[in-house]
Amino acid sequence: MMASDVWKEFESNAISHSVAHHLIAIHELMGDQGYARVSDVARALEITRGSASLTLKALKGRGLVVEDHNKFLKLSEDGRRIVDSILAKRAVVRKFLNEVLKLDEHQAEVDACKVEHLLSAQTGEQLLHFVRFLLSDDPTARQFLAEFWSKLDQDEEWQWPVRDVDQLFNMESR
Amino acid sequence: MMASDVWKEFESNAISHSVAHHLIAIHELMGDQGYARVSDVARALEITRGSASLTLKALKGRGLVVEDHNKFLKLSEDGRRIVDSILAKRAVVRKFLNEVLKLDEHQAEVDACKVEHLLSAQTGEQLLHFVRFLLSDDPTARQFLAEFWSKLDQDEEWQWPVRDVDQLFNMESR
DNA sequence: ATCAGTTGTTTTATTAGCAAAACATCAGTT
DNA sequence: AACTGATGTTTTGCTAATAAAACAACTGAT
Repeated sequence: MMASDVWKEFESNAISHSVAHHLIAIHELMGDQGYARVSDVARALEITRGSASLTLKALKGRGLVVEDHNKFLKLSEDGRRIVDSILAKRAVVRKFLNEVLKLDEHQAEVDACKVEHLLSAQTGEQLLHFVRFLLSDDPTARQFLAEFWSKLDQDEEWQWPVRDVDQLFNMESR
Repeated sequence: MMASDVWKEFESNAISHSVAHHLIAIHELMGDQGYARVSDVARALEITRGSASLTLKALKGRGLVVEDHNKFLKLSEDGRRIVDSILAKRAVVRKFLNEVLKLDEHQAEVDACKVEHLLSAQTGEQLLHFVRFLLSDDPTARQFLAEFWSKLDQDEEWQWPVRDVDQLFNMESR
């Protein structure tokens, strides 16, 4: 339980928040206007062209972005796969936060955005199965959600933030 | 849905991953050995004393860490509150990933560690209510989990990573 | 053809977070 | 007293990600 091993795995994350959004910007620009140049990415992310130019140069070097004969950008296969996996996680997390936990859309969007590129593929996949079943027509799922939501309306107070983590679930001290 | 508004809120995060773990290290060291000095924090995080010294100086400046007359560190009230909220979120997320989604402990620990300091207080609180009810004795919850897990064993394949995000849940294109 | 606007790049600087190395201080041997 | 080791700080340098500003190249209008 000593955190020393775990917490450093954070940096080993190949895809930073910034890189994730550069890639996503290219993807969305391709969908919206059919092409994506450095300036378009910079505008979409609200950063300067210079910054975008440097980051995107690095991404070309990593083989995630490829450049047209006329400076037009495109995602490589690898880049596309990364974007797909990130957007899928974002969609799942957003849906869970908004439609299950009943957080407002903006909060769900913000939290999903912060988290999307950090979740492992396995977590994303399992969460997808879970949310899919939870929001399906299955009567057990429906009943469960109904009971949960009614309980939510009842409680609506209690402890948070929490003082003693180990008592959150009446856990043993392990 | 244009991400421009949302994604920049990331940086507005007062508590970085690094800062979070410096604070948590102090908290755990206090519990484990009764005191926490710069060197103890550095050892716990496996960084140099110099790096820890600089970061902790900044945290003193922000009023999250206070210093003994003999260089002994302690969390301020604010620092303690931050640690409490982060550890609570970590515990909830870890439990959800491990005991509900059935991810192995290490994966659950790593993902929780990456995410703990990024989730809003509301998300943490709602998730706590959800997981608590989900893992309670309530017969509906038990039945729901049983059905979900049996379905998990059945499926165990299907699409991931996903090509078309909008079809993850048969969503409308909105 | 010139002038204005857009585009892409480069250079310089900043910030957060780290390492490495030099340094000073202090405690405990011997 | 001198040596050893642990501690805390400072300085220098590194990388990622940004801004700001200067610059070159192209585009389009008149």
